[in-house]
Amino acid sequence: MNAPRDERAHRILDTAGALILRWGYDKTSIDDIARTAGVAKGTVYLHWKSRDALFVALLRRERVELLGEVVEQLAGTPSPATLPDLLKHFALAVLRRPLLKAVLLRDMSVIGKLARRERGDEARDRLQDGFVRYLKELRELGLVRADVTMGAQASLVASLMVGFFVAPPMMPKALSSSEDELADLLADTVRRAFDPGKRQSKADIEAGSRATRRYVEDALETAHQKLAIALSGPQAADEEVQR
Amino acid sequence: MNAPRDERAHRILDTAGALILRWGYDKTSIDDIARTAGVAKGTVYLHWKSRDALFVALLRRERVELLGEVVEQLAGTPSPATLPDLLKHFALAVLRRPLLKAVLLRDMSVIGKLARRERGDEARDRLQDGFVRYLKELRELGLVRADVTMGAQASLVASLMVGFFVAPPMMPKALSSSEDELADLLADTVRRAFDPGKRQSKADIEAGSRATRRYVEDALETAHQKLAIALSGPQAADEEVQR
DNA sequence: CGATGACCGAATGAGCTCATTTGGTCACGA
DNA sequence: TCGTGACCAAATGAGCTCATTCGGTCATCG
Repeated sequence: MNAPRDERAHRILDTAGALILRWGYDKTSIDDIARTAGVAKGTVYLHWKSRDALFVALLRRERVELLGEVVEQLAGTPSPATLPDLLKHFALAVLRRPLLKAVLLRDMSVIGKLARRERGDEARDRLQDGFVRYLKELRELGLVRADVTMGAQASLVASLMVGFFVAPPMMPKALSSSEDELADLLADTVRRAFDPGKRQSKADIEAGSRATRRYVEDALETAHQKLAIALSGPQAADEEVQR
Repeated sequence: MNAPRDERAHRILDTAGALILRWGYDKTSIDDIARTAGVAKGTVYLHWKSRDALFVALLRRERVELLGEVVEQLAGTPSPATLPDLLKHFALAVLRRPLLKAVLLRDMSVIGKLARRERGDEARDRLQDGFVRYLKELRELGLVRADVTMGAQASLVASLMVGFFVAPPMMPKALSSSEDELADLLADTVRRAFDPGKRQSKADIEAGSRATRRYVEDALETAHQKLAIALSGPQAADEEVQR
């Protein structure tokens, strides 16, 4: 809508992200953010009705960027998009976004007391719901083995993703490997773990590729809408009802 | 050596484990433990020279029990022992030992301030060293693919194990699957991820089985020695030097 | 001589004070 | 009309007190 206003909103989010990463959420005050962004404190409240709302907007923007990057990576290659590709690019994209990573891992030193809020990440729930639907499609297409329950498969994927972020810092230096190599191995592992054993038709592979892209693009679309609401002004919560 | 003395030591460790699990390490005093175990506080100091030493002994006992269980499981079947079998039984065994699990996951609500001690788990380092040697054997036997670096493979295993414990509590209830099913899938995943592609001779498989058993048995043996030291009396630290 | 519990200094933590900071508002001015 | 920063009530946290609890010791007892 309003270009300079949006530019300002993003500038505020930029500095908020930088400050929170450096000092942690608890130690970053609205005034710090406002002054560093070159605006007065009151101005921040022309965009968001509370500190938490600002943080929500910041996370939503990161999510849009993350999903956008994944969509881009999946589109960048002519070969069909697969689940392992998706997970690999997702993992690497998260790694490049420390704030999202901190939220994902509930890193108290960054997100402070927000780490233990009862109400878990609503966005993650949506992503997980979509993933289960997507996984179902792949199973029905014969691209993923169906002789294991979906719950176990979803848990396995979650384990691998969580482990991917948690385990490396715990490894001795002599054993640490590059992120890219580990991401490739992660993808290969999922490919093998979910391999149905049967041959797959080109048509089914293409359908799977479309499902993969649709899953991420839908998630991106939702993330976009959520972000737009969070950037629409201090009354954002009102629009939130219609989802 | 001394039967009634050892029996008492174990009784003290039993109650210590129960109390720490219920109230957390920080809130469990030596006096609590002593009274609940039916001895006087001074008696505890006839066994260990400090509170921490008692805790170390407790953990070492748990480790012996854990490894013993894994050895037993691997011995219980006539088929050759494989890496996936090992990981599966290890994972399930840890799950059955809340204290070890809490240490592994650095659960502050259980192990309290010990969670952030700089000096990481010495036992885990030993286990990891042994694992790398074991993994090397498997690769040389052609039982595990060698077209990926060992570091990446070790990280993958670590990721899977960590994820196995961390991820399930984060899953929505509708998706949660049984521990056994997930452990089986974990084992199958590692089997596929490490499959070298080439046929393996019966002799090599047998050699791998021996390597698997030897790895766990060696770890158990070391754990036993460490436990014996921790149970030998308040001067335990002196004997610790020779390692 | 092994076991005890009274005893000690140190650590803990609950409760309080009070100056500072913070989230959020709003009258004012550009 | 939009942006500002002075302003306010509430929250925070540093500093302190002080009773309690704790880890660890040791003279004493059975």
